[in-house]
Amino acid sequence: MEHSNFIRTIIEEDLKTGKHDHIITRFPPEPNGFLHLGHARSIIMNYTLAKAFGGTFHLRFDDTNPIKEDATFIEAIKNDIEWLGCPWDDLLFASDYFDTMYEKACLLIEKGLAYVDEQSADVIRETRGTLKEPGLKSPYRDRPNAESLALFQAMKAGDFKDGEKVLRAKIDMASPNMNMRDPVLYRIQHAHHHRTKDAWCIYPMYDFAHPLEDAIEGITHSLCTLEFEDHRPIYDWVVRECEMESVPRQIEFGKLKIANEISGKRFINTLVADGVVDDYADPRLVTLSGLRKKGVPVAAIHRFIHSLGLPKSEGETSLQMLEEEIRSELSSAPRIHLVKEPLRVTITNYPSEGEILTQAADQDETLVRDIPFSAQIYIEKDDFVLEKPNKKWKRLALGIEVRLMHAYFIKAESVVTDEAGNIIEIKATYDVRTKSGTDFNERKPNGTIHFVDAKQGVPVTYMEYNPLLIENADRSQPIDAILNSDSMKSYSAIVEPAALTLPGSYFQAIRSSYVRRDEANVFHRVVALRSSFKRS
RNA sequence: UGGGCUGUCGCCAAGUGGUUAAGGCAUCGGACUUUGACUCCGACAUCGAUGGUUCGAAUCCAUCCAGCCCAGCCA
Repeated sequence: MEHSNFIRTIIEEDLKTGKHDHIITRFPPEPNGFLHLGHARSIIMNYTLAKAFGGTFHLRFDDTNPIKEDATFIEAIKNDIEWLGCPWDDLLFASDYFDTMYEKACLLIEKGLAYVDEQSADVIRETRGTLKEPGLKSPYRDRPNAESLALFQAMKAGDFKDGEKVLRAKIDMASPNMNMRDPVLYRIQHAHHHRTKDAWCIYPMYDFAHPLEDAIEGITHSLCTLEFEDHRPIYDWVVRECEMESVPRQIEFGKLKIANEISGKRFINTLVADGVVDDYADPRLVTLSGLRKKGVPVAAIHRFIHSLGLPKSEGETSLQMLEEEIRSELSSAPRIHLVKEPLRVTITNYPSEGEILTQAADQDETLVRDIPFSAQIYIEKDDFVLEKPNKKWKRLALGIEVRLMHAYFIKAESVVTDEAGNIIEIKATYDVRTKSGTDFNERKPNGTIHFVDAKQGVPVTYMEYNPLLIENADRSQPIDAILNSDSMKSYSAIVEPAALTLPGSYFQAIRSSYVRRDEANVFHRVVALRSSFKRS
């Protein structure tokens, strides 16, 4: 359900008052990393807000720092956004505006609002002042505009080395807002840019570039996260002083953080380096590529994001909310029998031929599947215990009768063990009168379990994913101490034949989980079924 | 007395002067059940604190407390 949100309200107001008649939003990733669930809020909100009002949505790469960025991220990011179902109307690059930005910088110099500073980075930092004390003015602050302009041109021409000079805005070294203390606008970086190649050796800083990018594109509402609130004054200053025709409005919202999940770049890099996860697309990560690999349906992500709205507060959202949306999204998936850790059951009084049981899907009567059945079947190891532990136990035990879903009642009579004493087979008997669909009601079985025919069942791999971190992990601890050793488990399993022929790739493995079948017929657990079963 | 922002149930989150303070997740009971699923019933907050304004406040004012962000030539 779509929450009303304050940004939507602002947009509606701007449309009503005629401030705008066409909304343009944008998602401005820096091509230096992978997208995760947190980004999904920004992407989806920017996209849906624009589309809700017939507006335009831009994907703009904020590629203003060549030494940190790489073209390889661009395709990955585009891929993730496409997968998310938020197609952009225009694909743009900040680097395409470098000429305009340079001209605007010159304009600021000519207006006496920017100057070339020759102090080192260290000195600039030291003279910026502290949170409580004002900064010191640079000795170069009041040099003639013409001199700054000539120097800036020389910077562009490549006459200086990295760090020798910067262009600074001339605002207020005593401002309580650190961002207004003559922020650096341009720095020298003799670096190869993935798009502009070697055309430039000076690159604009975020505070200068971003507002210009927005204004150039005619962005009406520029959404960003809360930590940029302090930057709004400089954002507005740049748009105003650069005399931009279009005046975008920056609006900040709270980041989406997922409790107990890892999305930090550094942390993930460490995990990759340590071999804990394969890469950014590991199904245990909340990166978009990881979620995609696990099989999380996009619609579930959209519902999750919309259910949270667009708050100004920053909390930690439980992943359980996403999981609930996944279950609800997948609730009508075809059901299949998947037996994890199979345990053989021989039905001693069942005829040797076997039979085919035909079963219509619960959700769709037209979807009929054949379920083979014979005297040799498999059930899950966890569905059998020697002695029924309590009266709530609704599975198989010696002397106990259960229903095999879609088949017959069976009663466990004895077990076969190996030399080590492990149970390797159950001997059971069945009652022909209890066949599924006969409305047999002389006695109640001790619950219902699922099975797969031994001969016609197909061995497959079943992958189970769990949180990467232990519960309430203390991030200050060494990684080894907070890692969940069971975060990824591979099980041998056996599925009914229909599980490989049914259309689609999402299924509900009865009594277990929603699964995604991949091209290699590996079954991935997308999310476990809910369970009110209490072990105690 | 540096600046900016936030504070409604364990976790999200509606609510903007008159409601029994929505809803979801989680939890706890119970019904139903050829999935311990689904579904359905039921339980579960006086709104960071304290004062004030008002017939009436989570919503207005004041003070206080707590948390987050800012001193990159990162974004």
